[in-house]
Amino acid sequence: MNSFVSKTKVYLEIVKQLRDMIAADGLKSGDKIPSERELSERLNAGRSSVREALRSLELLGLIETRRGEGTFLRDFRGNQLVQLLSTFILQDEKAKNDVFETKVYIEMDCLKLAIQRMNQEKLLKLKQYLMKTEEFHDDEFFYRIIQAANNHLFLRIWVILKEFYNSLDPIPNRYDVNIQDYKYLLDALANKDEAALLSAYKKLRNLSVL
Amino acid sequence: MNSFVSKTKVYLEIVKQLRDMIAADGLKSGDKIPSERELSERLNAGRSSVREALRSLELLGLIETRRGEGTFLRDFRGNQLVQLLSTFILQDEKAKNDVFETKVYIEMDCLKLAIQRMNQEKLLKLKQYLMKTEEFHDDEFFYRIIQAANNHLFLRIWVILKEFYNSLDPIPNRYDVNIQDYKYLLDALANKDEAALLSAYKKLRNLSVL
DNA sequence: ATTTACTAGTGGTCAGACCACAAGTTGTCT
DNA sequence: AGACAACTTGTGGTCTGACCACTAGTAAAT
Repeated sequence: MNSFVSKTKVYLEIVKQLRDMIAADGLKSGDKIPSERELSERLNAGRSSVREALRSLELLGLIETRRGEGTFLRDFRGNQLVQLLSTFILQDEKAKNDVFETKVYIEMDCLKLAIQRMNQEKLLKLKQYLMKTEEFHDDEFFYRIIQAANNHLFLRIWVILKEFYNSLDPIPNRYDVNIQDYKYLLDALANKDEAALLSAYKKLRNLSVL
Repeated sequence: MNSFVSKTKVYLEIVKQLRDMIAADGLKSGDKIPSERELSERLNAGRSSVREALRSLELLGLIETRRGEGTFLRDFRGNQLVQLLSTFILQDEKAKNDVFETKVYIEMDCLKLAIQRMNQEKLLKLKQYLMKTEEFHDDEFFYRIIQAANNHLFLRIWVILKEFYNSLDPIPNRYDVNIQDYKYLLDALANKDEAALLSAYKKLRNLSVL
């Protein structure tokens, strides 16, 4: 409905209404939301406006549509979104270096957090993983550490950075894997020695000064 | 065009095309992109599909439309996006805490970077800004510092975090502004004293141990 | 030279028409 | 009764054409 005061665009209004509707009805991921035609009627809007709203939310990864079935709330993880944004945002060379730098700093942050939050069990598992040298991978190793840091936001950001970093060509500051370096890192983590931890990390990444 | 193999939805195809077009033509924020009708013709798609794509990008904050004028690339800030997302996600306390923690760690990272990269001139300007106590704001202060850190990615992430943080209710770990604390911070920055810098920062944020 | 009126172009919205697809319903044959 | 096929209904996906509201530039009138 656009006849009265509503200065905002219809599709934005619909986004709002949908949000309220979801909150009011306590809808959860997987739940179905009304069809486009029904929303169109209930909200006094054209179906095209409803679609503009739904497509926007879909691009954001908040809903999922299945032709012939309907539209459903989605388990939001943010992956898709950031991936999309990154393709728009990260273009120039400078940005590539920023990706590496940011990844490094966040890894160090998470190492510090892991000192406080990683328990013996996880540490042990990580050590065992390190021993299977055949299937070892730096990404997996740090994924576990950052999980242990117990900060979901950091984890999300890191995953994006990691994927982006790996997709770069050429990959800046490429480092070779040296298992011994990772062992030092784990030792420092076990001893809760922050200085040794960061030192081990920098060696592992071939970094002199930061 | 939908007649042949294209399995993906038209509006997603258009989003891609737009991205390529922007990259190919080297368009920057503020630049105008073709009208809906022209895109519709050039891409062999209906105008409604073009609109679905444009509205999606608009909700993401990547473009801006002005009725009667046209559609323009926008300097991405993520503002409205964050507001929208925060209502969809970020419900539990844990997530809110993560936002605060992540913001703090990134600010510390940028402080370290600023030690190396901030020149005297910027430092002076920041000092002058600090003196105008009436219009001082913590967000603005750190925005400048993180700019000085010269890592665009950190800046983008931080801006989003800042907005997330400010949109939270209640705001966790709220801190009161004490100008003197900021002065200490700037002194440490001028002296390139990392230990003193981080110490000053923690005091400023009312943090004991991290 | 200034102001006014007009015109073309743009986004905003709606309504209706198809199509493609999924799931249930009905009907028929065995 | 059971199995299979055909039909019906409801959904999203897309296109087209029609208005409206607004902007900016142009032409006309003063």
